[in-house]
Amino acid sequence: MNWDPAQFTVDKIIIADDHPMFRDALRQAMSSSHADCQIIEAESSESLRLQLREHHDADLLVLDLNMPGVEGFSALAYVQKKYPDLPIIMISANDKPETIMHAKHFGALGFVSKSASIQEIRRGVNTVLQGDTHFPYQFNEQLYQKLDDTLAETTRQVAELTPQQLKVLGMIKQGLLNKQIAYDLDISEATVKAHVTAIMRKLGVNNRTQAVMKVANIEIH
Amino acid sequence: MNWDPAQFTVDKIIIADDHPMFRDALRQAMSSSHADCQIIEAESSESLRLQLREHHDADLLVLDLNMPGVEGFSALAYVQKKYPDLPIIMISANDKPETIMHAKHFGALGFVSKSASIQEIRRGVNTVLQGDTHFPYQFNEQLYQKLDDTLAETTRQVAELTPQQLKVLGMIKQGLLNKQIAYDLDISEATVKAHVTAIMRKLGVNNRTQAVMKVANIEIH
DNA sequence: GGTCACATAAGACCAAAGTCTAATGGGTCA
DNA sequence: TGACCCATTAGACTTTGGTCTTATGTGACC
Repeated sequence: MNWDPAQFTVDKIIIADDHPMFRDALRQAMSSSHADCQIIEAESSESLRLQLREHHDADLLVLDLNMPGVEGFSALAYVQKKYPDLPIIMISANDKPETIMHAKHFGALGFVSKSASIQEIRRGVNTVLQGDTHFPYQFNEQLYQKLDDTLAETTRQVAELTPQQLKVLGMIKQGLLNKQIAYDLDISEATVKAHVTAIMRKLGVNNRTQAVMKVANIEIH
Repeated sequence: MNWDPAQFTVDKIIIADDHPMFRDALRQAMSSSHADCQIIEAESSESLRLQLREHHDADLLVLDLNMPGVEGFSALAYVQKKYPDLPIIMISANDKPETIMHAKHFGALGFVSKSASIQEIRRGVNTVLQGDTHFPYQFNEQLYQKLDDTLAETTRQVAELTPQQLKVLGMIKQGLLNKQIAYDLDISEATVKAHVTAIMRKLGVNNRTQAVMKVANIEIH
């Protein structure tokens, strides 16, 4: 590494991670290259919110993905919206390409896996501190963009269903027959069939089995 | 804590975790209470296998769940079978009750979440080193036993399918018609129907939609 | 040589799924 | 008052799904 830490000053870094051991390790790693840097710790999204209010002048936020109290990327989205100028680097044990892509799209300037070595993590942090972005080079965005697009499309399609159609779709997922659905909703089987046809048309599928697989992992509200 | 580390000697501990930072932190935590203890590190299931061959006399294995190269609990099952006398404590970022229960059932003597404080982790490790078991007290085994049972039952049922039936089930999941399946497998539709009937009988469902939902999140090999 | 599991298949039959057309009524919005 | 969306339904029709019975061939295992 031909990079010199003295080239720029770092006054304050916030580390948000619910694993005390990881926070400790990261603090040590950071203070060895930035001796006079103040390190703020947050162990939950709530404490992160409080710390940010006090330390909105920080140079960097190191954010863990799986913090309790936040569903997925909502913490990232929240911080990004409220403090647009605060650089964020995400650190996560989950380094699937989808995750990295999401981090990128939600405005993180960098991403490092927790599986990375201390040197790699430090390099990623320093790169972002210098104003650059830092993502694992192995991952092919185009490739996973498509996967993500299909999920997004499905979500859009489901959103186009009418309330009654959603109900019916939910019951199809339970393996109910049209007849049973009709009885439970107190409507005729003909109506159920009409709904099913409409559902399949909107989802772009040809039968209920395909419909079920398409929304298998989507919550029907 | 009214517990005295000098009460027993600890010569050798193996730490298996793919996060270098966590390994460092844990090593530090351990060496502070067991100064003369040798700490062996493994960063993958492969290196764990090698280290175990050399250090099968270790006093404890601290095992991370999400190591690359092992699907879920296979590493735990492997070690447990090959070295039945080696105490194992699991450490994981995923501390869902199901996970804890699995660890317990696969023979781990303890479980601590990575979200726990260093003191808690150290206490868990020491408890297991003393020959006791250590699991989070909050978790209600009976409650999650049931959830787990249904998943385990499904897995058992899928395991009873013949190779050809597995193929057919996989194609059903793709929403193919019996006719299409017959064409693709170059068999008659009657045969496909026979397979489908057998599949549904073994899975304990009444139609293909229910079958699909039942195995929606199971990989069909 | 006999048993067993598996894959294959035909034919008959009934139930369920899905399409199309046409029609009614309620609600909202301009 | 229309235009429009949504929910509802009937009737006729075709296709698909699923059961049951019966039957053949093959390879493994003892």
